[in-house]
Amino acid sequence: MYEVFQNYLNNKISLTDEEADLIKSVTIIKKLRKKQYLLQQGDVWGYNAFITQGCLRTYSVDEKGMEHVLSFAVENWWIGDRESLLSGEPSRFNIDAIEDSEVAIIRKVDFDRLCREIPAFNDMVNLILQKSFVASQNRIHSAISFTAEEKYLNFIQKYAGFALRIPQNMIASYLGITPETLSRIRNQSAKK
Amino acid sequence: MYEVFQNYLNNKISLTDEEADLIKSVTIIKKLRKKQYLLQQGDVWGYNAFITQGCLRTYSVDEKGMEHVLSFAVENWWIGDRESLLSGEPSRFNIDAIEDSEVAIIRKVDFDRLCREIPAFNDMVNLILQKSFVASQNRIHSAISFTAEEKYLNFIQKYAGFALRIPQNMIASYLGITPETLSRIRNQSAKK
DNA sequence: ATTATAAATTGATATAAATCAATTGTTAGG
DNA sequence: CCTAACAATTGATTTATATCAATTTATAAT
Repeated sequence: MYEVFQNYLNNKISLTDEEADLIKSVTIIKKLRKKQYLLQQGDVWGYNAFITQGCLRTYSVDEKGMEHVLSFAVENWWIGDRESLLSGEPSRFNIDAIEDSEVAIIRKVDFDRLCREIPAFNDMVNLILQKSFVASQNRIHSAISFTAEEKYLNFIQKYAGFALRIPQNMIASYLGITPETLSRIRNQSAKK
Repeated sequence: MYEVFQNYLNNKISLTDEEADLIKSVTIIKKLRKKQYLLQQGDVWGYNAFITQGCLRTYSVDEKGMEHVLSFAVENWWIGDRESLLSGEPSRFNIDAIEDSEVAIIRKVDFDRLCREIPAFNDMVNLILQKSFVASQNRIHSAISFTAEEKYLNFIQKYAGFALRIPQNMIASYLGITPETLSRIRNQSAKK
């Protein structure tokens, strides 16, 4: 499924054949079965990963064993732990597959090289980072401003494309509410 | 107070005299009195702003007139609305001064030029963006995982350097709790 | 200094959401 | 296909936090 990544790149930027080849040469395709880890708490994350198929989540597990979902990502999204990537420290997060999935991963050194040698690639990456930042600002805004119901409706609207692929308990965790509360909200909202 | 910005730059990167001059030539120093807006909801944000002195906040105002604080920033921090900057759309946020302050602002076109012409500057900006993203991820984690008290303690610890400069009602807003709740938490915590 | 204005505190009460517990529904593996 | 494990629902209850209201304290303006 490298084509998915290729299409994504072609859509965003124009590359010479050599550049496209260079990217391909450092990209590793990895299949993940449902529930399989891409990253485990305590390991260092040294890649950039692009999802070519499936659906993944990033989450932490606290002392009480509770999971807190930080993000979901599907085909054509990037995923990883930027904190660990940046610091070289062990990650506080887990990333695993919600469905059977496939990712295109690029090692940090290779990725840095791509950024250095292919200006358009660098620009693309930078733009993604900026958009990610904006998205996380919006998520913070939702978390501090909205009621549970508003958070849910906001989520459904924003992730309309794949909200149905995600189990409710994970959505609840993402929103910072309990599965029971989410279930009740869904019932109520349906009645309106 | 351009020196504050200059020192910051010298600390982060090394610049030739020409580069330093170029940066200085496009930097506009602006003083802000307490409560003065740097950006108002509905206006387009077209700058990058570095704080040389004082303390500012970014916040939204909802239909009910409630304020929701998205971020605080003090000397040696950057501030702005990246969403508006990126999209060119009117901002949903306000930025104003919590204290009499001073900012060094650079217009978008000039800033882009600095990034293009001074590689070290570009790298620095990129690193800041990455760290900002990591910080916002951590904030999300706190918002969805912690109780009101934990959020507050976490805030105090993270912003130890300037937490005392910020009025409590704004801290409460930042944490997504009411000022009354924050006041009670502080009383209780103090007793322990 | 003195007043006006806003911020913080405190108490009483209401409410949203969490927790606990039981039941039903769904999915995946043998 | 059948059962085990898990996910979602529903109800009863508790708890954390919000809301409303009054008072005290702090800050700013004249």
